[in-house]
Amino acid sequence: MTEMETVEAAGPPSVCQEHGAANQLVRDLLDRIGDKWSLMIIGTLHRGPLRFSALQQAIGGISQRMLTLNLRQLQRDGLITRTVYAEVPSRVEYELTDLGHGLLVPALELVNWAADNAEKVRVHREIYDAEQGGTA
Amino acid sequence: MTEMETVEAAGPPSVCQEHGAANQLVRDLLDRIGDKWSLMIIGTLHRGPLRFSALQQAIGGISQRMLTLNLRQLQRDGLITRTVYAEVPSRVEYELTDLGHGLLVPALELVNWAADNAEKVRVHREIYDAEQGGTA
DNA sequence: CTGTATCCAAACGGATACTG
DNA sequence: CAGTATCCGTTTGGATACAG
Repeated sequence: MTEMETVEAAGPPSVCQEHGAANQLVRDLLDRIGDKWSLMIIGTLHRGPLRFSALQQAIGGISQRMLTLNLRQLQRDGLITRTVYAEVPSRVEYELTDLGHGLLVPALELVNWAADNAEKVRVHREIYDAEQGGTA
Repeated sequence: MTEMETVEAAGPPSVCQEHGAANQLVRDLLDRIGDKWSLMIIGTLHRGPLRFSALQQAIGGISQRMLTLNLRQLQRDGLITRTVYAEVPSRVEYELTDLGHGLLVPALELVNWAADNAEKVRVHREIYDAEQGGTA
């Protein structure tokens, strides 16, 4: 809307070239993938709904604060739902939405790539580090 | 090689569950995808080699410092190569390796997903934000 | 041109204590 | 149990100045 930004149209925008407003949202989603917990939360929720404490245990190492913050963010983006059961001990369950499941598809491919190529990367790092210290 | 890590084999690790040492590297790669510039650098390099300044212009908004740091990291991981030409005005070209191109495949799918669903996410956010302020 | 080094502000994230 | 609020250390990243 606003004003089109006078794009240069300098060719095919492979990943993200013109840094417009729409692109910001994409960047935003990507950030969520890369942050410390979001993807792991989504992955853990893949098998089915879980309550707060179960989620925290399943993930392991995440603080209440971070779990809450991430959950809210994910919920806001429509990736998960939050259901409160009016019981004596408070009980809340989180579940992946269709959108959330959809995200998991390409995300998983990336994870698989990372897993498949982890060894190669490690080797490259060793070579690089060796060159920095021993060679000139 | 090393020692196999005595994997628990506790079922299907959807995304990343057992937080072992191998997993750390995967997390590492994912972090790089999620950080502010790496993916954009790789994407920009997709069409072919570019020199430092060209890269900086093409990306737009990245500082010298960040470009250098990210480039080094990418190089260390074997995702890009750095070639120095012994000319009067220093000239360095960066190019994607096969590994780098390989990463771009799943990464692009994620970007596409993000682009395709950006609108949905935006709507969800609006709904969520409205509920927080107006409803109870 | 291509970096490197320093300074500094903001964001991220953990620990803890407290509330409904 | 689920969540919020606060404090605080670590990391990230921009601006700038300087060097090869």
